[in-house]
Amino acid sequence: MNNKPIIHTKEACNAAVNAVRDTLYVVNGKWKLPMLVSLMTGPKRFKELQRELESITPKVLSKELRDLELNGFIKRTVYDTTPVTVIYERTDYADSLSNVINEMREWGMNHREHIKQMSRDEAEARKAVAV
Amino acid sequence: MNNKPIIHTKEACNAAVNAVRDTLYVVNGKWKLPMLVSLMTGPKRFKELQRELESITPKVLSKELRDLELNGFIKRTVYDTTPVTVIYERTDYADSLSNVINEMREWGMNHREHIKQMSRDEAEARKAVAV
DNA sequence: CCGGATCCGCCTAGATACTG
DNA sequence: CAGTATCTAGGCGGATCCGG
Repeated sequence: MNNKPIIHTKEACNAAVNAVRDTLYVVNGKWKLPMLVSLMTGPKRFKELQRELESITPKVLSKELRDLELNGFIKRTVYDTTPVTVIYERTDYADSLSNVINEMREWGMNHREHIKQMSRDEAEARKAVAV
Repeated sequence: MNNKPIIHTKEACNAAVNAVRDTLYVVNGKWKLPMLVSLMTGPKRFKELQRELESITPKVLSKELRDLELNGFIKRTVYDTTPVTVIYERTDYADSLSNVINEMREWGMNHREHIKQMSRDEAEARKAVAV
C-alpha cells in the first residue's frame, strides 16, 4: 500500500514509545539512580541515605523512596523499636534494570565523545570560513 | 579497606550515573521520540511534522528540533525557494540509539506486567485481611 | 529518628498571537 | 511556510517547620 516495508504500524510504534517513556520515567530525576547505587552496598536507614546523598532534603528523599517502592525497586521495612527503625533495601527486581542502565551508560559515554567531535568539526568549519 | 569487594569506586559510579543521565536527558520529554519515529519514514518539513505530531505547538516543535539537531540526531537543510523550504531528516547517528531504545522498550513492557502483578498481589493481600 | 505538612521560587510546556 | 514573541500555569525541587 505505501512505501513502508517494515512492521511499523502506528499502534505498534505508539506502544513502543509508551514503553520507552515508562522506562524513562521510572529512573528519571535527580536522585533515583544515586539512591539505587547507594543501596547496592547494603540496606540503609533513612538518615544514612540522606547523609550519603548529601544535599537531598528529607521531603524529597521520602518521596523518591516511595516512588522506588511503588515500582518494586526497593523494600521498606519498619522495625518496632523505640523510636522506630526503618530499613530500605534493594529488591532483586531492581537488578532487572541493569541491562538498560548499562546500555544507557555506554551510549552516554560515547555520546559525550561524539558531541566533542561535533564541536571540533564545527570550529574547523568556522576557521575555514574566517580565512 | 572497606567491605566493597568490587570495582565500584565513587568516581566511577558518578561518571556512570552522569553518562546515564546524559542518555536520559537527550531522549526525554514528550516529543523527542515521536519526532524521531516520525522522521523514520523520510525527511519532513516543519509543517509536516507539526501535522503528524498533532497538538504540538510551533514553539515547542522548534525548540525540540534544535535540541535534536544539537545532539546530532537530525540534519536541518534550508532550500532557497520563496518562501524558504526547510527540511529535517534523521542522521545515521540517530540509529546509534537503537540499542538503548530497544532495551528501554523491552524493559518498559515487562515492567508494565510486573506492576500489574504487584497490584494483583496487593489486592489479594487486602482481601485476606478484610476477611 | 523518620518523616509529614506547608510555603515558595523556578523552569518549562503550552496557548495565543504575530512576523518575514 | 517556518518559525518568533509574550504570557500564563502547573509541577517539581527545595526550605522550613512540625509531629509521632
